[in-house]
Amino acid sequence: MPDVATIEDVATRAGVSVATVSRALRGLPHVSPATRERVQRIATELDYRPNPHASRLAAGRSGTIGIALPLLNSWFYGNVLAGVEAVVSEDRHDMHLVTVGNADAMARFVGDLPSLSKQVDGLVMVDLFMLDDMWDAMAEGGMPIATVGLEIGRFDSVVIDNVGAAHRAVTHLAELGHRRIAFIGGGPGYSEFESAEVRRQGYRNALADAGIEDDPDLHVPGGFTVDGGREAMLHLLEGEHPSAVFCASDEMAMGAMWAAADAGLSVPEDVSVVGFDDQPAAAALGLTTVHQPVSSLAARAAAMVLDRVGGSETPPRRVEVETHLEVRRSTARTI
Amino acid sequence: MPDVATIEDVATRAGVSVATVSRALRGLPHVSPATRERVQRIATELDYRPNPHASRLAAGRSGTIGIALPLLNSWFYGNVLAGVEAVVSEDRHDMHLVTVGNADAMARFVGDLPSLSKQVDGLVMVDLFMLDDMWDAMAEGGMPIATVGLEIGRFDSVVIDNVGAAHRAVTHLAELGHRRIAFIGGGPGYSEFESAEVRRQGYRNALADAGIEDDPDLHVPGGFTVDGGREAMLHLLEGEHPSAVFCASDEMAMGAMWAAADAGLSVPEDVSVVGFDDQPAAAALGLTTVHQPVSSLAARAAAMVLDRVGGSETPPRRVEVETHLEVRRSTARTI
DNA sequence: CGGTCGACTGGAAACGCTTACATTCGGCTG
DNA sequence: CAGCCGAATGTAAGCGTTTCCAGTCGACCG
Repeated sequence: MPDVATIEDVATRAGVSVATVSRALRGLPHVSPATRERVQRIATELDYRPNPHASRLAAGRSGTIGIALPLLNSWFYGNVLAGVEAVVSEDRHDMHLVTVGNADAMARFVGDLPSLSKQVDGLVMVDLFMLDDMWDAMAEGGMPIATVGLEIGRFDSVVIDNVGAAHRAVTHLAELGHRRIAFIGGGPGYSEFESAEVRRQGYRNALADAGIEDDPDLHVPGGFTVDGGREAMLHLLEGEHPSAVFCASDEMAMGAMWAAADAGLSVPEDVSVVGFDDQPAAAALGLTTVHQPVSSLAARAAAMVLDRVGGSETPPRRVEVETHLEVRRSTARTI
Repeated sequence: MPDVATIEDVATRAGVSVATVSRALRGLPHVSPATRERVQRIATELDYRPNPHASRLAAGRSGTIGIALPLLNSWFYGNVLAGVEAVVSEDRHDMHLVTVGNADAMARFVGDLPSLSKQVDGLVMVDLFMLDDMWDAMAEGGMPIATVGLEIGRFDSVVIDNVGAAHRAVTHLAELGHRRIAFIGGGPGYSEFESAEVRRQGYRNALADAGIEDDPDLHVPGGFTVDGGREAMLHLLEGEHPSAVFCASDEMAMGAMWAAADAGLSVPEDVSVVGFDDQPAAAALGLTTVHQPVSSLAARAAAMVLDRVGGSETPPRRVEVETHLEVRRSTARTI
């Protein structure tokens, strides 16, 4: 473990003070070109790297952006991560990852907030459902925050029109003549993300607009996983099965298709299926689904955080990005 | 932004020195039970949180584990992340995420290594293909490192038998009577991860063992994405199409199935498809594939890093975890 | 009962940087 | 040419911990 060069070493070697080195290396004014060039050269020679902890302690900023989300092993959050990563690393910031997957973790997260706020300059939060007083706690720190998925008035947020998108999807089914349309959504448990609820609202609205009665038996939790979707569909198939299913995620839709196949039903002849997200696998499967540009959505949020970290002081912004229904082979006119 | 309490505040209020507070709060010896209890109470009252940068600067450790991987938006890496996260957060460490997705990023990564080594106590590296001198650079820092996917002798590594697994998969196809078996693998470009190569080796071995001639025209790059797999398959279907395809990932297999369907071929009647990974979607699709326990694999690696961070000094360990072929509906006897 | 030993505790020096403030110095103004 | 100004540079005070070292003090040994 070779002892690494400190700013002092560079200063000595360059025959200047540490203050000058600091200014020279960070591109601050009040350094003559000649000095700056010399300091830079020597820093390179010595392979000097500023100690990040020392900088952060002294300067009070961390140069890192935090990202908090419920899970990592899903297509959606993977893409969120990718989107955030792209802009954050572009801006030469580091990423601090924290997952908040259950109520315990959530409590810890909120409890650790004061500590977190020292470690990151800004935070992007994805789909984290919190109680109001938790949001108060978040706001209190004064740290730049952007939310994606959830719309929290006092923070920057980038969202999609979940209600509208779901409405569109279900209306598509209704227009194909379907009257018995099921909904596979969130829950049970902590996985009951808010997004499932708003999508369900869109589903309800669409049913109402189409003059279809909302049958509570056709609402089934799917936990946003393939397996959950499969279970949900199996459950739906126990009784008189629906002619169409709207799922709050592609994963669940895939599970539903799986269950249908197992039950000897073919898609879309016997049952139409609609998903949500439009991950690449959906295209491969021919799944009709709501397309949302996940990565760019997350990237927007990250950009907003960085913007504020950079000093911008605008009032909270709300960005809504467009979605559209991608119609494929999994939906067809009912017979 | 309310000024937060420092260790000094706690010390003053408790009528002891900062040294004692530090010892008391961290559970070190040489603090009387009474004092410790009082300090803890006061710290809680003041909602005191140690400034992480100050601790790290003074103590020289960071309490965070780094994870470096090529991408974020794939099932595989998402699950790697989840696996690492689970054990890292269990051990109350933070996570520092860095993605190294192309040659530029790789160069920067290696260049920033000295800096990184101050920010993390240990590192888990996934599938990062590096030149030898880069590995030398990594080793030089003396930081605990575990690799997953790649086997680097001087580091802890957790791997699967890629060659064997691929052999098994292709042998399965051969046993079903297939003679014209294609391979969809990595590349072109940086996505040519090492894992594609070793799997190709297993493919070659299996062909040889089955007495099948290896036809270079049947090797096609698929870039480890659904779209890439689709392109690859479309390419394969241009000529006399193969009766079976072995893909180095499930994503590519899904792309291949998609292309087959588009071309009016049915799976497995006209063409058998085998994937690699066994993500949930594979089960939904009935895709025959090599199962590997991704999360636990990654978790093992993280545990090894933490082990070393904790002071363990064993020689480099190598863990090989089992895989198996999950036979489903996408493969059938050739006609 | 003097001395020794250990458990507690405090003092203060790092840790490596940023930055407010002071200083120097050459060139300009009047 | 005295005086002033601003650019370049240096000085040093933090930033909030950890940790080495040295005291203090009561208990216990011989």
